[in-house]
Amino acid sequence: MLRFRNTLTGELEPFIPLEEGRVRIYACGPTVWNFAHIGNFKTFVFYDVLRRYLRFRGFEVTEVMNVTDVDDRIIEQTIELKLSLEELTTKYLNYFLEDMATLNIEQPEVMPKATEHIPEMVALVETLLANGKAYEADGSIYFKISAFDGYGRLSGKKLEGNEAGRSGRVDTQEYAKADTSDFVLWKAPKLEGERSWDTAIGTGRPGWHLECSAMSMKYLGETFDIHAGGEDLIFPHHENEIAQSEGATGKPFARYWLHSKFLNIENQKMSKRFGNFKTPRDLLSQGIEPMAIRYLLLSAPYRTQLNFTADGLDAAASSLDRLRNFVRRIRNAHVTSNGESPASAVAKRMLEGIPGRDGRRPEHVGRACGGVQPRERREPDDRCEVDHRGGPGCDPVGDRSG
RNA sequence: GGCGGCGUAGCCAAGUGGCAAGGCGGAGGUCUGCAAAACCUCUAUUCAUCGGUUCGAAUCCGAUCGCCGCCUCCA
Repeated sequence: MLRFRNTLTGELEPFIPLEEGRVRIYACGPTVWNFAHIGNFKTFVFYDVLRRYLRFRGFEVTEVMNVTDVDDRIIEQTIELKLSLEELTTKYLNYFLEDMATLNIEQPEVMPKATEHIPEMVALVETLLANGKAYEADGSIYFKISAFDGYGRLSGKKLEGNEAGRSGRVDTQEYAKADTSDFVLWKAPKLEGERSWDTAIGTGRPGWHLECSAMSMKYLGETFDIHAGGEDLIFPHHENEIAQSEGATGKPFARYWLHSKFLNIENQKMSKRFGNFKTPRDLLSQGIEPMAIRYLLLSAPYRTQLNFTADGLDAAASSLDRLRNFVRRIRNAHVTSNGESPASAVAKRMLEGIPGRDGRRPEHVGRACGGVQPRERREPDDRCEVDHRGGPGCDPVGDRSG
C-alpha cells in the first residue's frame, strides 16, 4: 500500500485515489517572469519522480501544472522592460520548458496558463460573491475569511498567533481589506500600463490563488487526489486555495497535500529575493552536466531540506559516473548460472524490493529512485544485485543512456 | 510572539524499538609500458546534550542547546 505524508493531517496516510487506477494531480508551477533557479527545480524534479513512480505503480496519471503568467513581478517587469505581458511570459515560459527538458522532467498532461482562464476565475468569484464569502472594496474583491469555517486547517496556523507583516516580505497596508487576514481574489489596476481585463466583476486581474482553484477544478474536478507544491506555499497560497474552492463548491478540494522542502545554499533558502540563486543554465555554463544537477536535487528525499554546495554537485557527478559504469557492466556481463541475463536479474530484484519497501516509508518518493548501487562485495557469485531503492520503471536518474 | 521541520563518519545522507545502508572524499591494492580510467579492499563500538520508558533506543517520552523554514502574491 502506497502511503503519503499528508500536510492536511500531518499523518502518513494510505493512498486511495478517487477513481481506482487513476491519479489526478495538481502541481503548482512556475511564475514565468524570469529564469527558474535550481531551488525551484528541486520541487519540479520531485513532481517528475512522483508521476513516474505513480505510473510505475500502475496508475494512470493526469497531472496539471499551472503556468502563472500574470502577477505582481510580471507586471513590474513588463513596465520596466516596456514589453507586453505576452512577450515577457512567452519568452520565460519557453526557457522554462527548455530547462525542464534539460533536466529530463516530463511535461505534465496539462499546463494551463492563468491568462487563458479568466472566465473560469470570474465565474468562481461570482459564486463567492453570491454566497456571501467575498466582498468588494475600492474596486478589488476579497475573500472573507470569517465566512469560512476551517481556515488554517492546512497550515496549522491560528490567526491570533500570527503577526501581520512579521515575515517582512509583504506590505500589509497595500489593500483596503476589511480584515487584515482577508485575501484578494480580484485586483483593481494600480500601476500605469498595468495589464487588466474587463469582466463582469470589474476591471482588473486575478489574485495569486485564484488561478489554481479555477484551473484545478476545470481539469481535475471539484475534488481531486493530490495537490503538490513547495513548502512555502502551504501558507498562504494553499490555505487560501482551499478556502476559496471549498467556499464556492462546499466540497472537499484536494485530498492529499504533498509539500517539498527547500533547497538551501549557505544555510539559507535559495531565493531570487536573496540573490543567492543559481539557475540550471548557470551550472551548465560551468561545464556541469544536466543529469548531475538532477541527481543532486534527488539526493535528499523531497520532504528533506537540501543544502546546495559545490562539493555536493561534484559528488553527484562522481556518483552518476559510477552509476553509469555499473549499468555498462551489467550490459556487458555474461548470463548467470540459471540462464537469466544480468539485466533481467537486476530488474527482478528491483521489482521485488519495491512493494515491501513503500509499505513502510512510501512518502520517500523523492528518494525512491536515488540509490542504485552494486553490492558485489556481499554476493560475489551474483554480481548484479542492486539496492532495492532503485526501480526500473523509475529511471533513477532520468538518464536516457541508462 | 505563533506554527512546523531538522541535528547520524571529513562532507552528503539512509535508517521510526532488535547487532549503524549507500554515496563523495581519503587510504591501500589489482590491471596497465607510464599515467589516467575502471575494478577490489578498508574507512562511525556509535547516532547534538542530559534524563526517562523498555529485556533491548539513533529510533518512543521529557528537558536543554544549535540550525532551518512559514507567519497574507516565494518552488
